[in-house]
Amino acid sequence: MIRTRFAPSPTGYMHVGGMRTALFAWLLARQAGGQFILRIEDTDKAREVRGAKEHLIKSLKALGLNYDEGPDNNGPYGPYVQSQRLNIYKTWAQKLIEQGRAYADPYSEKDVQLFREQAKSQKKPFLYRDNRPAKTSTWDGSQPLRFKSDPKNYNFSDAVMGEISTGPEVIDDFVLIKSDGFPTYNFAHIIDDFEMKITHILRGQEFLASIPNYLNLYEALAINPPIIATLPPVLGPDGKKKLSKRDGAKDVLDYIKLGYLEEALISFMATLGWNDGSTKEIFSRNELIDSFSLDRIGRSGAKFDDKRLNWLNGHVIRSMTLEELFVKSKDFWPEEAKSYSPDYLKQVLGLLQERLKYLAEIKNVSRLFLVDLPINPQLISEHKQLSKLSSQELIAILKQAKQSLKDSDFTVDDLNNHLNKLLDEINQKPIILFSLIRIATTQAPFSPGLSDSLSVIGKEKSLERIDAQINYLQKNN
RNA sequence: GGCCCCUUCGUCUAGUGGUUUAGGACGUCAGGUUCUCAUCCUGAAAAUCGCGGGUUCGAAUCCCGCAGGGGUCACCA
Repeated sequence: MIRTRFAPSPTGYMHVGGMRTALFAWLLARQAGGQFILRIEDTDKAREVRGAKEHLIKSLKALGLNYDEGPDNNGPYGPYVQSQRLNIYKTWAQKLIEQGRAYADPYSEKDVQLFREQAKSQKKPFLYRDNRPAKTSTWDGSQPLRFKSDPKNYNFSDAVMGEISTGPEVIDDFVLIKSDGFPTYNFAHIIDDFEMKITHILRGQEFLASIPNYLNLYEALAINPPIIATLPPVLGPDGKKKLSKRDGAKDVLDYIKLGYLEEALISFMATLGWNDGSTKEIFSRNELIDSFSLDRIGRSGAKFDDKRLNWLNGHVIRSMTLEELFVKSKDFWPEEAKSYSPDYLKQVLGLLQERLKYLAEIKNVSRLFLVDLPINPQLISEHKQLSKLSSQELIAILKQAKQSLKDSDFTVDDLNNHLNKLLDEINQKPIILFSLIRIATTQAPFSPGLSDSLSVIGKEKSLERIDAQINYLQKNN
């Protein structure tokens, strides 16, 4: 039975890098019919951010990464919040103390800082155990409790990174329990993963260097380590640095708010470091569950490319039925949409569908169908063909157009017929006629195709707008 | 600085000794689709596979060295 977990600390929002870790863990569990667990690692009270836990949960849910056990979904191995498990860590710590594998750290933070500076000035890596006290008093909980390590070589296998060998120089006496009574990540996650029967740990590469230390602790605890998979970093779009909140990595919920769809987001994140070996570019949730595997995750970092995300999202938008898209678009319409029927909005959406990158664009591009935009003279004055014509000529064309359109029933086919006939009659290039009508009826620099737009705008409104343009041209002649 | 990891078109990547004149996708550019924007279609440019040695009949693929990048060396995770 496979059990994976996502174990964030509630110190902020969740960006694409963290979400990808969660996604991979979720996929691994789902494809095996196992369980996916959410555990909140809130052992650093100073860095904890209020509301972050709820935000994390919301983000997970927004992408459909449902968990079988978690803080708000208790299971057999709870609680799933580390600050509620302090007694569990104390019990395990006690075992280590009794075995002589943990001891009270007699030094102050200042002392340790001094050791660290000493090591630095000698250009040596800092190793606490170089200063390990000869004898220590019993741990009363007011001092940090340190692990008494047993430095040695390790050859271990990481499910993604492969075989890794390290020497004893990376093993140290790290802190198990801080002087505030909370365990460190290094200790707590090992206990929790064991107690919660986690089979696979997926996490970022910032922990790779610590694995030998964990192995050392697993041995002292007589715990069989789970399978460990270290994921390559997701890099920021510009630099070579890891994607981080500091460098403006976006909150995953921001993408949701902009109308990026969960399928696009998931497909995008999954292919940041993973692929199935084929030329397939877009994966549905179920396809991912079927084809995901740890051994096809790459080892090198992947840069975050929002161009690709935009393309993917547009692709997903276009592949939906109008009905599906309409449901998803619900929260993205401008205020003015309220006075229109769902049927009308659907017609508009049908025209927008093929040009949306994300749903938040609906707000602006739908306006010409919902309100009469003010006349924008620049649309004509800056038009390379129309700017050559006099106002009289423009007015003449518009009047003829109006005359012709009066007889149309405003279905797309009939509009096309009338427009073509008109083109023959007035002896103008298509670009002149069509551009002029399009500008008069939309007042927008760009819009969906002319007949399509006219058909949706409707006969009455279209003729009104043409009149308005004529009036404007006459007045400002 | 020590240790560990990484290195194929601008980007995401395929590739596990010969089917590779290194394939796909995003992006870019050009053309087509009676009007704009987009979609869609067609096409193009784009990686001497980080560099240098080896092994081999043959290497992006194996070995060694080097360089560059990243991570780590917290009473943070």
